Amino acid sequence: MRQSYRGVQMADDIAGKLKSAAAWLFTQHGFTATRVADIVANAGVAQGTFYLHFENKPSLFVALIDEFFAGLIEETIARHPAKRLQTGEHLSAEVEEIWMTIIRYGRKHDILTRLVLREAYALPPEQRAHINRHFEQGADALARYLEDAQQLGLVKNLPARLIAWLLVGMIERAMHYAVFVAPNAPSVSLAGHCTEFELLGLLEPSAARTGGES
Amino acid sequence: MRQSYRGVQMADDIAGKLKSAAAWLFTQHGFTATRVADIVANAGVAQGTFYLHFENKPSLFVALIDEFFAGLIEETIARHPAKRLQTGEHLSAEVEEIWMTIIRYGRKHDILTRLVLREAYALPPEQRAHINRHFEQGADALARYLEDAQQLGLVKNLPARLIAWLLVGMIERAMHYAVFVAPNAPSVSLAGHCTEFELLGLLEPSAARTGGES
Amino acid sequence: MRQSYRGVQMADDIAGKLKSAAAWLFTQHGFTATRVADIVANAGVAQGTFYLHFENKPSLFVALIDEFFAGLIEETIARHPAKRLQTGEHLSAEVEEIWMTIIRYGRKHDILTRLVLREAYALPPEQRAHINRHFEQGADALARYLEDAQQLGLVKNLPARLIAWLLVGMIERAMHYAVFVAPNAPSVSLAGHCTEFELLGLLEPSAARTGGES
Amino acid sequence: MRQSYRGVQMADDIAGKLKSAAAWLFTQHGFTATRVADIVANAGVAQGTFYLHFENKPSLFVALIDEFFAGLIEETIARHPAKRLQTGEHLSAEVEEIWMTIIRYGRKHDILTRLVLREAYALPPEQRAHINRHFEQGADALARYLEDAQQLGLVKNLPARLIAWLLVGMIERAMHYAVFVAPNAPSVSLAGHCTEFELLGLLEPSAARTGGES
DNA sequence: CATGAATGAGGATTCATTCAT
DNA sequence: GATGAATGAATCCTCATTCAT
Repeated sequence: MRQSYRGVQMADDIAGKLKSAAAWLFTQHGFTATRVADIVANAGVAQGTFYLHFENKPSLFVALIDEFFAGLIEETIARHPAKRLQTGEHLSAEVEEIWMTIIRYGRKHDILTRLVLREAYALPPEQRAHINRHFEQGADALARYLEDAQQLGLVKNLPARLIAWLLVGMIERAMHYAVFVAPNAPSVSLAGHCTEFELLGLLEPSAARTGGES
Repeated sequence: MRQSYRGVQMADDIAGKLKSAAAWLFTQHGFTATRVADIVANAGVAQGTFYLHFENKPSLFVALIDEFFAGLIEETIARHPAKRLQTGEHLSAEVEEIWMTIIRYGRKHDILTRLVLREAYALPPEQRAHINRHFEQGADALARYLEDAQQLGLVKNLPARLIAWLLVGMIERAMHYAVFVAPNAPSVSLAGHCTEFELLGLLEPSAARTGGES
Repeated sequence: MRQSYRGVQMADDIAGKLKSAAAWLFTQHGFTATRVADIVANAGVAQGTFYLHFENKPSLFVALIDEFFAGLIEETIARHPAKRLQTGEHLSAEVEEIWMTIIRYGRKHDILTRLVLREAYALPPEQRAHINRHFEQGADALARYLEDAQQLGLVKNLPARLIAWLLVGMIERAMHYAVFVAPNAPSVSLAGHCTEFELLGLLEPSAARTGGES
Repeated sequence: MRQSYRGVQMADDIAGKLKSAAAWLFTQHGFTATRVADIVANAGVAQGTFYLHFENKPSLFVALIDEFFAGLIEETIARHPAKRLQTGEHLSAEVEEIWMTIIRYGRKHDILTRLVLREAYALPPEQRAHINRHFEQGADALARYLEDAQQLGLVKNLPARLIAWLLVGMIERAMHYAVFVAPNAPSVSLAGHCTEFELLGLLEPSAARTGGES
């Protein structure tokens, strides 16, 4: 059944209702404890209807995660291609912008963020592997970005894949922090601190002078 | 039947056999897909025996995780108390030693590492919360360490709790990298790179000169 | 849309398409495993259309079976009424003709034969009873035929209903044999053997001489 | 839990209780309509207990059928091996004894008989094939028996496999008749009539004289 | 302490059928 | 008549846990 609104087709969007309901319930009770019966009840449709829109429960979860990653990638890496960074200033500005986007994205999609960070490993192996692939692709993209910047002489010659994974961990926990630990901390300040840590590290320059070179 | 060895009670150690079997099966098939029946079969005891040693399946998992964290904390933070660091060199050396310990610990206990990193969120909410507390305590300890170092003027005045969480993420993914992605990379080199990244960041000093100050 | 052909209404014959599709699917996968969705997909119509032509899934099956029996009765018993058989020769010829017809009918309608012989008991009780009535009516007709022949002194005075049921069994398995076991055996020879067995039994006349009289 | 009775181990025989309950329910309501919940309720055990004794519902059915055929084979063909029949009299006597056994067996195990004759095709394909194999083996055994008797010159040279299948059909319907149609008819008379029909056929000898030779 | 047969609650999924368009 | 999206009842099987021996 479809409804019209100003000439725009406003489908009932049952799939959308199911996804919203499921996202909420998954974050509240976990993937395993959330029954399909709960999801359809929250979405206001019948049990069978679920299976017209999703193959099964894990599929719905995967659909949610895929959307999350697609959006995140699009708003960060995809929007900041390995473009010609000229100076460290450029890099700094860009990195900070990316951090800002990440933090805002996590806060905007806090429910999905929670799912990605905390529920993904409750999935059956097959879907779990699918999710892992997102992380691996993220790490790959970061590694390529680093390598480009290294060629430009902007960042140090640390092993790109290792650093990429460390950055993945930082991003995960930065989102975690921004969403759960300090949901009221200003995004701009979080982004600034993440950027400073990422680019300059922890060591106090004065201390570094005496102890920094390995 | 009990066996003695140098005065130490070497029980048949059914609990130990159960834990080994469970750890292995959990990493192979996941927490959910591993049945108690599988665990006892692998341990060579009867179903009922399981419940003489563990309250239930999640409890066994939690016991494994607790051991992992206890060992990790003991070998890292506990062994490097907020002692009087005098110089940046001291700090660098200590940080690198800690990274080294972490990487070696993960590789030594690769099965448990896998469990902590990949299975913990398959637990029911109650046990999940227990696991989360380990991470929070880890973040707390790191934050205290940072604050101490900040007071000594050795590290920058970034917000300690945020940075602590970023470090947690880095540690998680560094272990992930050391165990799964590059299991053959020398620990010493991994630790060195992690240290350099943590303390000095990514920015090439020459580039930093022009663009580093935020 | 209807098409005409020589004054005969050639409807799109959706019912026919549904029956063909169903017969095929039932023989391939069994009654239970065949879903209405499969039938309509094969027939190229929508789900709902099914219920404009048949009350439900079992009804369609029953319709197929009814056609099978109607045709079989018409071509055998109905065409060979309890007519005045005069001699054993007449009887023999008629019996052989009936066997021939049965075998050819089974082979011509092999799919339906398969259904009747192998799927009928997968139906719900109500429709099952309906099918059983066909067998009972067949046995009744055979019994009447035998009684007529007995009155004419052409066949032995064995209890007609018992023999009728034995003949039903023979017919079922003769069709089974002709369709599944030896689909290439010439019908005429099968019919001849069935006739000889039915009328004269297995015993070798020479052996019968010594052992035949009960 | 086991109980002792005069030194004999009287197991609770849960499998036996389940089989009895299931056989009864299958004949009453059909295989499909009988739920595992009904079976265990009738057997007085818990749902899960069912699966300690049978892999699933079809398996239980197959176990019942297998027992039926094992018993029937043992009491008929197996007990009357292709022994050296010397005369038609011997053959007649043996055939009659076998018919008697069959009829009594069907009546003794009337519930199982009903299952074999009427429910077997409600099974899923895999188990159905298993049941079919019993019939094929029965036909094979009959064919071998016939061939032996043919070599001894006791029975006519009709194609053994065809006749074997006709006999299978007769046996099925004879049991059907003896159990459902005329449960009170004396076994001995039924067996006599079946024997006479099988060995000598229907044709009245006087009529046969004029019309019997094909 | 150890056993392992018995328990029974729990839930995902299927599919015949309906009905608004 | 035809459509096909929506319905929701129906049920098998799993597996963590118990407890009599």
